[in-house]
Parts: sequence; structure tokens; C-alpha cells
Amino acid sequence: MTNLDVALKAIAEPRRRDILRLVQTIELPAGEIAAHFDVTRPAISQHLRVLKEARLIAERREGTRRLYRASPEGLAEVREFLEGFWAEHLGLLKEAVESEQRRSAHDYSAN
Amino acid sequence: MTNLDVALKAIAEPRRRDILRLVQTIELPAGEIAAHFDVTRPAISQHLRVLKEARLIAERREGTRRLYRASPEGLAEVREFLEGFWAEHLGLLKEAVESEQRRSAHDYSAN
DNA sequence: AATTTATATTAGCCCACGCTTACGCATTGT
DNA sequence: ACAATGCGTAAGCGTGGGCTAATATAAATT
Repeated sequence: MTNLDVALKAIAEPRRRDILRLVQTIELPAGEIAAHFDVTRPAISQHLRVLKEARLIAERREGTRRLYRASPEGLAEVREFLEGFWAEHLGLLKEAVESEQRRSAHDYSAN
Repeated sequence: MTNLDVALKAIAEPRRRDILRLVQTIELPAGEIAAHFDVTRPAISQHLRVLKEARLIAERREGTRRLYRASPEGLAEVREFLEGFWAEHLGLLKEAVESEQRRSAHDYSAN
């Protein structure tokens, strides 16, 4: 499975998007995340693993707790996919390709 | 199911993304699309329906044939979702971050 | 009207996935 | 050392989804 596939399947699940929104601005322990939902903690744990493997969240251990925060690293290829889609439809493909080649591998991710 | 959900689940399937890339630049009949893959035509037909209901492709009938082309209309909300995600991490929503921090936890490692 | 062409739809199979219950594993505190 | 706390993991259940084979539909052709 490609990285694009992993990330897309991760965010295709509504509950995982809810989790992402929760830890988008603040860091939260797994238990507090689970407290926001009607499902059990193991269910949230499994979602957190999927999100982590998709590099959409980052985990930090503090004592017995595990703190999670969003980390959009895994969305890089999703973004590329979507941009290609729009560029094509706007008829801007030629220019987009050329400018992409000119600036090589430049990316404005916030790390 | 929300529109965002429909679009994300549609593009989460690798074969559907392959189909999208096929009809991204040119309009193709269903049969010719199916000819590019190892699966049967009904399988492609079902994928085309999912893509159509997600408003990611448009269908045009010409005689007995059905011509499909990409139409990124359904990706509007996907784009909004992703942009919100990046904007957050770029520190462009500083106020929202701070007010959220006041509510609950501490230590958001920003750059 | 009957046949051919191009495609969609249905029924059923198998596998992936989200969920729950039960259990396991570190880390902290007594 | 032992118990408690905070989470993850495993097994199993039920549903959803992609696939195939068979059937249906609709337009063009004869």
C-alpha cells in the first residue's frame, strides 16, 4: 500500500476525522480523546494507531499517558493528488508541470 | 453520509483513483476504461457509479455508449478539510489555538 | 421485430474493517 | 514487591465493500 493510500483510507473514516479535529490545536491523552466519543477506549486506540501509521498524528509518552497531536505530514501526497486533479481541470496542467519542475521539491509543510 | 464522506470514500479506493486519472484529460466510454484493468466490466461500472455519485466524474450518453470525464466538483469539501488542516499547522489560526489551550491542556509545540 | 452492441444491475462470495469484551503491558505510587 | 493507573492488543462478531457470473436494459442496426 502506498502512502497516499494509507493517508486517504485513514481520513476516509468519519470518526478518525473527528479525532484529528480534536487534536488539531491541542495535545491530548488517549483517555481524554476517548471521553469525547460514544465508543469504547480500545476502539479509539485502534483509530489512533491507524492515524499514527498514516503519520497524521504524533505520539509522545509522558509517564503512563500517551499524548497525541495532529501532524499533517502524511497528507503531503493527498495534497499533490488533489492539486493535480484541479490543475488538470483548469487547463493549467502545462504551466503547473513546468513550475513544479522549476522549483523541484519545495513544500510548505510546517515542520 | 456527508458529501465530504462520500468523496473521501470514493477516492480512498486505489482503482477509483486510477479511473480518475484515466479520464482526467480525455473523455472515455465505459468499455475503454474497463479495458485498462484486469477486472471485469461490471466491477468498473460499479466504480463509475460511486465516482458519479461523489460528483467526481460526469456522464454523457452518446448512442449506446456512456462517456465519462473527470469533474472535480465533489472534491470541494475535501479541499476545505485539508486546507484547514494545513492552515492550523502553519500557525495561521493562532487565536483559535490559544483559546483552545485556555480551555483544557497545555504545551502545544509550535514553531 | 429481432439482433447486436454497449453498459448497467443483481445475487452471492470473500475479505477488510470498526466495534466490544477480555486480557496484557508499562509506568507510577505505596 | 504489589497494587493501581493509563493504554494497547487479541479474538470474535457483524456489517460493508469489491469482485465475478448471470441477467437486464437501452439504443442502434438489420
